[in-house]
Amino acid sequence: MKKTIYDVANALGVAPSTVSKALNNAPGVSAKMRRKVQKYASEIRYFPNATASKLKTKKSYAIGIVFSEQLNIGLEHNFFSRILQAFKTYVEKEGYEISFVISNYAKQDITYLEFCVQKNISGVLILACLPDDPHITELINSSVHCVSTDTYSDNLFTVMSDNRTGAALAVRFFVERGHTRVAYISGPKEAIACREREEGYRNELISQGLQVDENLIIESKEFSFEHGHEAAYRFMELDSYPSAVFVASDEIAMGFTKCLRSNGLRIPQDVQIIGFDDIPFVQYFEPSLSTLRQNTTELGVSAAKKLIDLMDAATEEKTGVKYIPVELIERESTK
Amino acid sequence: MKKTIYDVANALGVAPSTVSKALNNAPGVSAKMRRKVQKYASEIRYFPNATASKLKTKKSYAIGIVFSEQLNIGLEHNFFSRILQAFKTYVEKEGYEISFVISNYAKQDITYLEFCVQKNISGVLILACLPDDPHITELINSSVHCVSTDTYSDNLFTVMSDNRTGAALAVRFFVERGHTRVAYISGPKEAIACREREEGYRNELISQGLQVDENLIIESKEFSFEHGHEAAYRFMELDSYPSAVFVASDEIAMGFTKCLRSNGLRIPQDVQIIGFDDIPFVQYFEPSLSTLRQNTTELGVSAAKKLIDLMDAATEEKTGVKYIPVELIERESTK
DNA sequence: TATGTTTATGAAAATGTTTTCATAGTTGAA
DNA sequence: TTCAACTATGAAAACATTTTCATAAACATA
Repeated sequence: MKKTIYDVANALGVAPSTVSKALNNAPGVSAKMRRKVQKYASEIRYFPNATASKLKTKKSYAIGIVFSEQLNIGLEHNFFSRILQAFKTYVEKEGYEISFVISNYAKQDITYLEFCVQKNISGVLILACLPDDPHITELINSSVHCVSTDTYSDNLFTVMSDNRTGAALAVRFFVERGHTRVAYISGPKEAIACREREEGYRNELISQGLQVDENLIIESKEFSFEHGHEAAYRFMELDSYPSAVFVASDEIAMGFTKCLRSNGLRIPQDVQIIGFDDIPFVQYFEPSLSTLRQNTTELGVSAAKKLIDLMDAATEEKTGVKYIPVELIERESTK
Repeated sequence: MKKTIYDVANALGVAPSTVSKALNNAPGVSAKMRRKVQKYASEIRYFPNATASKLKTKKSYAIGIVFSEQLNIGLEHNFFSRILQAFKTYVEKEGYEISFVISNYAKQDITYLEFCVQKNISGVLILACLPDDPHITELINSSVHCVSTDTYSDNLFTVMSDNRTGAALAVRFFVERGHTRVAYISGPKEAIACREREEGYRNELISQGLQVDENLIIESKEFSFEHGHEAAYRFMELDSYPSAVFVASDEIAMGFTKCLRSNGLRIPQDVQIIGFDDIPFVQYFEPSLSTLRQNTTELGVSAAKKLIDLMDAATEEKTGVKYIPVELIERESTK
């Protein structure tokens, strides 16, 4: 049942060390022997025990995923689960396996870093975290290779949507169609992504020769439908409604839109709206929502590639940012 | 930096075996010594190397997740990712860690079972699989403990929503409000869940003294918005529309509803609709959708509990089914 | 052919635990 | 006090690999 390296060594009349070298493509075995060993091993479907190998080499094909527990954004959040899916698919194809990094192991509290060293995890993806979590900082500054999506930190490579350009795209779209007052509904300003989107919004307004009116910038405290609803009320308190609104997230945008509509405003005739993310549902929303599509596949794959390069020592650049373009998708809310 | 059992043994002037016993609450150490060791170990934050321990004991706190690659339902499917989230949270609290079981490791094709033995994974959750996948069967019949959600198989414990009762709830709701013709839009009939829902639908109609009209059962070939759309066309070809429709999934229901509306039918005035799942978005859909809520938390947690019991040898029952109740949520589509 | 050099192989050590077993120490009964 | 019966401790083996190093074999050079 359970096959060890001895089974193949004995069967072939060679030493286990020879088998090991042959299988790992290590030098020190003749080509003939290597072929012979590999052939036999695959015949009997021998796979080296990963645990033993990990113990000896300290190198593992294990990649960890860390979700900060502070923000309780988990797997059920579509944006992150799509990134994760893309990441997972890519690294698994490359022969890595992934597991979740946790801060409670065998019923003891444990640091992310401690978990990684204990488990011989040599690379992690930091998926949805606040950069100032001290446990994250500890991890980043350790010998464990890290990449992140959607947060910056010194000492860390990040891949992230090009939020500034995306926001600019939305503003330009509106301005070119004659709108002169464009509101921005921000998400929580702690989120870097929201700040970048705001920056892009402001800069593009100026580039287009318009003024930034601070009254037209409304913060929604959370990325949720309900908070979008609430933002809509503040929007409607403005003296006269702007005819165009750029919203920092689709969920907020949907709540915002629904509220406007139930107060008698027509979308897009009275107010045009562009969201951000392109979560699958916005196309079934009424009206279907124009939005800036984040390329979650590319986000996940880029993070995966970078992390593998780092782990393979194929690159020395431990820091930096890769921006992934976003794309404006036009739907009914801006028709 | 890296602390081993020797560090604590030497510091305390005892043998590593003593430390091991003390830390694992194994017999053969005095209470005094146990306290002393535990105190010191936690002071210097020593955590036993999981790899070494796993190698020796063969027992691991590792739980695997298997998604069949055939159905390419992955993490991005909200229903499964919510189950997984609940499962993950529970098992991690119990001190287990999870990783994904894959059929390609270190660039070699490998069976799910081979992966598990190689990695010392002693329990798996089978999340979204066809029961007749031979690799799954091999796994189920091995010594690896398995539980599944949403599929049956001999030799396997399954936790699953009470689809029959759920369907009956929907039918009864309609009949009690005077509807005499209730259509059923099924999902793909390969899915057991759909067949169970159909069964519940048929039985309840009969219990209510109504006839089952085969023309009112329409199959949507996939769990998608688009296929729901398509099912709506077939629905509209019926001589006269039933005034009530039970749909096997929210995604299908939304596609179905949108299509009906764009053909001039009013929901709920002309046709009332109940979906299945209660994915978060249906409340923002227009009209918001009545549906049968699947308790994904309970689904995940029940699977987790059962699996842990199996792994701890706390139970011998390897097979069986646990049904989780579903709940009818009324919204605008049936008002 | 003799000598030096490279190459292939295997024996043994090492990885960090847990477990078994022998031994020393302690306790309790006679 | 003596002997039996536990109990606490530690030494060593075991888990399945990889790696180092010594040695034997093959090869090349003079």
